[in-house]
Amino acid sequence: MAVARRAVRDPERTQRRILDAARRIFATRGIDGARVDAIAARAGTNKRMIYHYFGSKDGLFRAVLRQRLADRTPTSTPARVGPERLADLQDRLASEPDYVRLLMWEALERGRRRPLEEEEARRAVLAEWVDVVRAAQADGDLPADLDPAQLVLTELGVALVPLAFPQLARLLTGRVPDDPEFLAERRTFLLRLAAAIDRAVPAGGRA
Amino acid sequence: MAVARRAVRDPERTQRRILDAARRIFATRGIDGARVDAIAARAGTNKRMIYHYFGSKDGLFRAVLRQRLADRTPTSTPARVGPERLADLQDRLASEPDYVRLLMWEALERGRRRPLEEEEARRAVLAEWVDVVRAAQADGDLPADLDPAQLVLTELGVALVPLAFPQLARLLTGRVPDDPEFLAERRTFLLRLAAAIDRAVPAGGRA
DNA sequence: GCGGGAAGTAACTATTTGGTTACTTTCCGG
DNA sequence: CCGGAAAGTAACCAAATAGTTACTTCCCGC
Repeated sequence: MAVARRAVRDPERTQRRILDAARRIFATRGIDGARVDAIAARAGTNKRMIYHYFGSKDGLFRAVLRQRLADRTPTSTPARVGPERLADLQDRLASEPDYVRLLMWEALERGRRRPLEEEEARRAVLAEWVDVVRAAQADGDLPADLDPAQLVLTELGVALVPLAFPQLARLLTGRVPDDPEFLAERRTFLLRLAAAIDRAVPAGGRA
Repeated sequence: MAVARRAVRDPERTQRRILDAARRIFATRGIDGARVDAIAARAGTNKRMIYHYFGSKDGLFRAVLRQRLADRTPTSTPARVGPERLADLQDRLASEPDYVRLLMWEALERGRRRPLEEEEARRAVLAEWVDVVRAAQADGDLPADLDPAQLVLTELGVALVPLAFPQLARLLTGRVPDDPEFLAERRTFLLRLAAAIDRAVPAGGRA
């Protein structure tokens, strides 16, 4: 009986539920398409609480971006090199569909808005990734004539395209990126592509 | 004096102006963010005319997609192979910023909507591109172990990323893709990347 | 055990916004 | 040259929606 009847008056839980609901709805509908009432309903709370905790629809959107794009994002453990790096990156991205869509909404709806949410933290994560690539180039595991930052951007793009542009994936392959078979096929492709890039290292690699 | 006072009552011009205004506004704001009145104002006409010619906001959006994504798109003359193909594709995409954004809005706002606007025409364009790649593979100009459709999707993605995700480009390189210097730098990178991929062809090429 | 503030609710509003109605003006084929 | 249809306009409307006001309920430090 003393099992702490966790129900009424739990501000943290309420905030969490609002953020979860907002993430899903913003990811599917975007900031303009999302309805504050719908978010409140999905969170099982009242619209007023959203304004209580986040001030405005935009404030809520920023909070979602902060929570989703900064911490524990698919790109926050990217420090991978080796032939499976592209395939693994795709799988990580595919496992968090909200992430890609939020990234797109951020690009479209807050385009020139500067600074970004959690700009410094995100920059740091990417910079670390660039460092790993640079080190791999020094070791002869990646072509050294390719600018490392551009290479990171490119490999992100390679893993991202089908998820960001499912129409194109479907027009080209007849399958949609949700389809496990699509992902499996592309995984094979990405393994070979990574191998091809690595193979392009001019001189002999390490040892 | 007989120079045909082209002003009042010119339905074609009106439709064209509406479409132009709509393309720009939809590209920047998306379907939910766009205001029908704003489009009418920018077109120098009345909101009623939009409904007269296009039936609804959604109908107008579809018309824009049809006009923009089907004909004379940057991807409609892609049948290029060779070391400059990636750099040229990027330049073509960069010269039509509306195109990339409309592609993103299409992905986000009409996601599972099937069929796409002008689906068959677009599929045909891409299929032709895939054929060109397949032929290049047969000639030994491109690695033959890479699925051609996946390769086309990938190269599109490579050229698209910085334009679609300018935040990431900025976080990684400190520059924004509008910046001519960014494009120049990435052009160099893309030339080398294409060369690296080509170089990965296992056996000796043609001749 | 009480009082003040935070958590929560519900009903309201001011505005915005797709979409329409009702009307006038121009064009052009017969 | 005229009559009907298309082009164009302006004022209007109902629904939706972000944000508030005004209120009640609960928690917890003192």
